[in-house]
Amino acid sequence: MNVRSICLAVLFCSDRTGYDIRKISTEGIFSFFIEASYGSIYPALNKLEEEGLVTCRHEALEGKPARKIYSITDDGRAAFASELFLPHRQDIFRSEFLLIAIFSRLVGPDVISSAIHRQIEFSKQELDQISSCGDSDEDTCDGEWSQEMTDLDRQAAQWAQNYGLYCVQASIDYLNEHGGDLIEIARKGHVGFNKSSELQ
Amino acid sequence: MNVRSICLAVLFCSDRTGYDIRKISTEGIFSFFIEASYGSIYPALNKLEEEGLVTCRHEALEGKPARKIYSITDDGRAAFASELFLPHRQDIFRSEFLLIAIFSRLVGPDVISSAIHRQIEFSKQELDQISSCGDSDEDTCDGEWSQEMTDLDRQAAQWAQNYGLYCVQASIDYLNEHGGDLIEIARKGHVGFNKSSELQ
DNA sequence: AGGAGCATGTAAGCTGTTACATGATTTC
DNA sequence: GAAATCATGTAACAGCTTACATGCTCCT
Repeated sequence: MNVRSICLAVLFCSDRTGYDIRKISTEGIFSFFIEASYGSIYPALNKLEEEGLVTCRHEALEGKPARKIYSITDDGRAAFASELFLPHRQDIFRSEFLLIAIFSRLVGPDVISSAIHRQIEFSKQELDQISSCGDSDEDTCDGEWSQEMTDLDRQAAQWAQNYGLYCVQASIDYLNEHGGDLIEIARKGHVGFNKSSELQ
Repeated sequence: MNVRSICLAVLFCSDRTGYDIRKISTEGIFSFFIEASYGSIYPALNKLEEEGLVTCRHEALEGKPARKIYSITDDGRAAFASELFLPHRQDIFRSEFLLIAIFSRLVGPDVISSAIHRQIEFSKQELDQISSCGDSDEDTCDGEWSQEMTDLDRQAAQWAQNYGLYCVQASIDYLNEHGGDLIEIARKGHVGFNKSSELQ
């Protein structure tokens, strides 16, 4: 998964500006694939245009800033599809929280406790984010995607959302049920390296 | 989380070679934080040595290849600890599988079906990997970590493992229970872009 | 004899981020 | 009038991967 693919994926669903793509890839369901910044999206779109996988039309509506709206071409669709047919790679999961958890004894019960709360907060935010993506037409694969099929596409997107929701909820459940145990471990073993003075 | 921190984290637990660190960060619990390759670990260790955060001793046992065993210094411990005290960042989750899921209609039921199986396979592998890390002394925070406390450290590591196990199991459950629905969506909506001929 | 695993390292290059630079419009 | 949001882009740099290069030991 790279910025290229995410651009094609978003454009597969409907025409977009670079700004849109960045927003969708950061806030929408597509944030499960990559989070791209402007610095990578704009150059990627230019390259994609050179290669004929997307086209671009300038739109200068009055009362709006000028924008460049990109559309995917047939070649682009084919290129994207052929990527999807390849066996997919394993999910990537990275957690700073778990690193702190492992070093519970070192950081002590207070730090662990606030880390757990922070982690639960993050998870709840994610829950909100996942449920809300798809609420507005802007965030989903609606738009120009062959009219009669949008309902099934929405169902697929919904399925993916539910998968995300289910996994995040599981993590919250574990944290709520067993967070206390970790704080207890930290309490029993805390032996110094007290950095409270350096906390800010 | 960068390679630097992961080196310090591993060395905090016990003395290691660059080779060890790479293995632990790829296969052990530490793979939840980053997966580093030799090309990043060796230069990182050199830099850390320059900065006095780790020291290195050469060991040339006969009947063994020469190895450079790194140890963390007090400065290194302090540097690592102060990182742990900082508010942690949100977990990162990236899934190619979910991208395919969203485009179910495009790839069709067969591809989705095998993607789901692949995903379940990956998750089971992860389950094995998580349960097995800590079996051998090599993979955990044992070693020189202040003897009388290793039990609590093990408990913290165990807690983190259980967290991982719980989340991965949730994902498998969802896949088993609802995978069929997605295949059904793909079946109903499949409309071409059939790349089976290109699948080889 | 060959393969797997142990062990270290470098160089080229890819990919992406951060920070900057700019400016219009909309909302409070 | 300030702040947020829309909108596009570049340049420097960070960070990591891949591929290469080397060589030893242990097991079968």
